[in-house]
Amino acid sequence: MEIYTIRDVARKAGVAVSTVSRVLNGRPDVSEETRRRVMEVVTECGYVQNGNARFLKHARTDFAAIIVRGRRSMFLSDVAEQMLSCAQGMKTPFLVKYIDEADDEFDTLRQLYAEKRAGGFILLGSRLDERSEAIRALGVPCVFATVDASRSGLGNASSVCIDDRAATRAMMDHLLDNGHRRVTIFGGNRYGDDVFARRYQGAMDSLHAHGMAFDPEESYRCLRFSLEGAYNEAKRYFEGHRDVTAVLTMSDTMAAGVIRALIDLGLRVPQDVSVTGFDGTQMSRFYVPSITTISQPVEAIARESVTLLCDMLEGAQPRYVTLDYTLLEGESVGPCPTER
Amino acid sequence: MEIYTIRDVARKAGVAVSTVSRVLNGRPDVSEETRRRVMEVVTECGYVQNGNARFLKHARTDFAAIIVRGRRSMFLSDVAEQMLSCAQGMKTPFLVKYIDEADDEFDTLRQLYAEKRAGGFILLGSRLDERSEAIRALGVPCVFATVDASRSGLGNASSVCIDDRAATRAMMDHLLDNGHRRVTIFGGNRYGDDVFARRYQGAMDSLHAHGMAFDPEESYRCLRFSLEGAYNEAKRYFEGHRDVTAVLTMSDTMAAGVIRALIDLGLRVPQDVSVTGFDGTQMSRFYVPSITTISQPVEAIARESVTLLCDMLEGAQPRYVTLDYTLLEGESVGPCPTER
DNA sequence: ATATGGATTGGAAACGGTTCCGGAAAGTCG
DNA sequence: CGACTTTCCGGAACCGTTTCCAATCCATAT
Repeated sequence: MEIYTIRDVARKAGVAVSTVSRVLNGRPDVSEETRRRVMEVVTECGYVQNGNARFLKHARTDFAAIIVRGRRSMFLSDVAEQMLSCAQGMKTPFLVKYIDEADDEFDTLRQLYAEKRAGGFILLGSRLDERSEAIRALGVPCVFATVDASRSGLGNASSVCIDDRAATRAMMDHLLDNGHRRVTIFGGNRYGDDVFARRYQGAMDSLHAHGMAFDPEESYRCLRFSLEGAYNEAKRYFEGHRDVTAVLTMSDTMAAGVIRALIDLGLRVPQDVSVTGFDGTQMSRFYVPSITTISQPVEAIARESVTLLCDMLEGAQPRYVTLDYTLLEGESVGPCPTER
Repeated sequence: MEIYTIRDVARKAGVAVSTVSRVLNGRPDVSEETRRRVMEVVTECGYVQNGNARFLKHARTDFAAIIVRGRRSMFLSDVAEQMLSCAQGMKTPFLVKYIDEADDEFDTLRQLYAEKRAGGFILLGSRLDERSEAIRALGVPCVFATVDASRSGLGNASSVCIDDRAATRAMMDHLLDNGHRRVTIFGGNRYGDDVFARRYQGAMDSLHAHGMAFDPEESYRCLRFSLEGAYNEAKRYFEGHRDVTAVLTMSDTMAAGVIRALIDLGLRVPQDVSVTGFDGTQMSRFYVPSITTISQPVEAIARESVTLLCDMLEGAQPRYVTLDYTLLEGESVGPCPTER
């Protein structure tokens, strides 16, 4: 198959290269007659613009990158996928870059900025700490997804998330309403991870409202948002904490790991121990038992993030969007067992 | 942050642009002295090559795309992720493009070929039918992953896969060895999908070897490799087929859907019905019950695909790699119940 | 000493677009 | 009817690299 250049098209249409370019970019200063003739040739020979050449010219390209921190998170990759879907429709192309939790997302960002001349970024599952100053320095539009950047003070960063604190509070309320009094929290250990911090705060809000104390040192496990991690940690933890009747985790994946560990220890869910998840992934509905969780609006998060970034690429001011969550009841939570 | 060009570097180092380029590309014809001086400036001012300009120059770039057909497949996205990891080390950059099963991967390929000048492709979860002729026409190196292209007759296509037929035969043998005689098969409905065809053949091999007949019209369900799809179909199917004691599915995801459906119907797995998966995803280990499955070597598939493509980009002939699988026993398969 | 040749290096032409600038044609207006 | 706008289009410079070709330098062979 032949690959045509803009010059080929120009020649075939009997016009100048610049005219073809104008037609292709929808500039107004082209006569209808010419536009038609050019488009005819374009479709006829299946001409496609060379992205490299196009973006070479633009100093800062209208091309965006999604950086997903946490390869293994089902929720995050779901969101990333959705973003890609949304991006299909937009005129600015998107690419996704998955990095490990151990990697630095701002180095990645800088790299993509310089090497590919990405003009905007969506940071998915990113932490927000002193290192994020880097994006202020670059001055490139960014959207933090699933993280609240409203108090970051960054002039060029939007964010899209749910109210993690309220959601976790609701979840803890749900457990306490079921009579549970010995609850443990399985969270993440990402330093500076304010998603974790806010969810933790939410749990505390609930406990305090119920007049309960909570010793953080004793009771929340630090581990990654991962399946094996949660499994191993839960197995170890429950060896010595048989009095705990409920586990609040910060992802459905962790919940699944915890449930599997409990079952392997001969405990029943929810008869002996209740477990809650977070995110509302598809798996939470189909797991056995299905997992009580906070459903995050994946599609909305993706859509908002993409449109927000596109708006910013066209000069809009940053905005901070908070979306609604839903507490989705499953089979993994039951009333507190009176005795075991 | 400033962005430097190769000219800036050349000026600072007091050499010509072409010399800097040579250093950057590791050409041999540069004196050690010059190389050192240039590299000094490069690291000092954090220069990064502009990918667009770089690839603009190469008529056919040494840049590759992974096209994943089937957004929702956990297995496929795992493989894609692994490919990306492997690709990190290689000098040719990779990008991933997820498309729907409904979309045409060859249109996507053509698009990437023309617009981004991708010089090679990995097709993941792609079908292999008359449409794949398109890649012969383009003459661009391709690797089919999880599909056997050895009999495709395409001169520029490699493939990496396991022996699906043998694996499925082993799985069916496993069920029959457990005494099951009424088995149904839940497969995909992708027309021209020879992964399905080969697995189906494998199941038939086993049945025939055991002297059993199988009516395809009656007994295999056509549906997508999806969770909800399998769930809905299984629920419908088992309403009227209570005599079936085992289900052989073609993905772990489907197996999970089927199991959940059976439980919702009041049937126990594996006491009443045994279910098998395929792929050996992480979830199959942590599901309750854990799923007996065929473990595909994700990492090896990814690594082989990437290296194969890179080799082909450097002129190597296509190769057809078959990798080993493992039958992973879980809790989802038990002996055939004598009566219900 | 002179031709030969390898090792380095610099200069300049691409690569395929976009965009600025200026000119021609056509329309407007006093 | 001439001056002035407006509309539309062509020419050419430029984006940041790579690469070909030529030039320089110095060592070696003759």
